[in-house]
Amino acid sequence: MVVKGLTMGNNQGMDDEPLAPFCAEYHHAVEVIGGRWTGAIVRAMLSGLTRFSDITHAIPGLSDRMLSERLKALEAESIVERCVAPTTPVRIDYRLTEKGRALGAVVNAVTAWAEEYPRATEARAG
Amino acid sequence: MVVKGLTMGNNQGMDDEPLAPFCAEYHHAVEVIGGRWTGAIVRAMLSGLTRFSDITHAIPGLSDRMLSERLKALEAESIVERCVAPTTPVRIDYRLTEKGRALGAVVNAVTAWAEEYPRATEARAG
DNA sequence: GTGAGGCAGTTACCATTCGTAAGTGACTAT
DNA sequence: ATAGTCACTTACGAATGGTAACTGCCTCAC
Repeated sequence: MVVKGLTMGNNQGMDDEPLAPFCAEYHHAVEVIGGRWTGAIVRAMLSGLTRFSDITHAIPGLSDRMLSERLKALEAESIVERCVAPTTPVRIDYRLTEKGRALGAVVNAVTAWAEEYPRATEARAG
Repeated sequence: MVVKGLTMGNNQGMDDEPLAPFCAEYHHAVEVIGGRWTGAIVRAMLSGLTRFSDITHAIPGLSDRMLSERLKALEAESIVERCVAPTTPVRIDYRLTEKGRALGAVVNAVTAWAEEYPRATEARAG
């Protein structure tokens, strides 16, 4: 049995080397951004939404409770930041950090995949 | 034999049009591949693992019960297929379909992101 | 100045899902 | 016969998620 590749240096653009079966950083990342509703929330924010209620209204089925919880998790991961504007009434903006905006590439990859393979079918366009 | 799938990194950021805040296909996709353990399982399979126990052993913390459940969900989405070899004893291989292999692009995007922004830190080179 | 309604959440409660552990049946090695 | 592997399934308590109601604070209509 041969195990190698658990240490990954830099394969950003080189996918010739085989993928390691497990990678802790990847695993953490996929569990964070793959959490329930999280993908949809990040997409909504990437599209420009910053207000709590704009996000809830944009995502069918998403409740206040869930959004509040996910936003806290995303803040803990430095993916979003909460900005309070001292206006009246107080206005809160949730903004993506650079780290959060960098998820645009992931969202685009998922979107491309979702469009090419729409739903449990093997029939492909073309 | 032509294998295409892992090498499809050409379309990841060329759309200038703004992202829609919500997209049902994207949402479905992100909920499927972002399910608990699913990202890790797909990565392990992309790396070449096909056996049930190889996958459980490759992913720390993953239990038989979870793998069994996730594999069924992935089968239902036509991302993996279950192949039974009539040997003795019976040998079962889980293989990625073309749809599943196409997730390589997503896995690569997440891996790249995870490596660039390792963990709740804003400090970065550059 | 009373009532309706929006914003940004929190709290309460119950259902679903997850994690841990143990069991199953067919086969293999000692 | 006993122990071990493989590919699962079952049981059960714990954690998470969904639904809905409630909180303050503010604005708008009457």
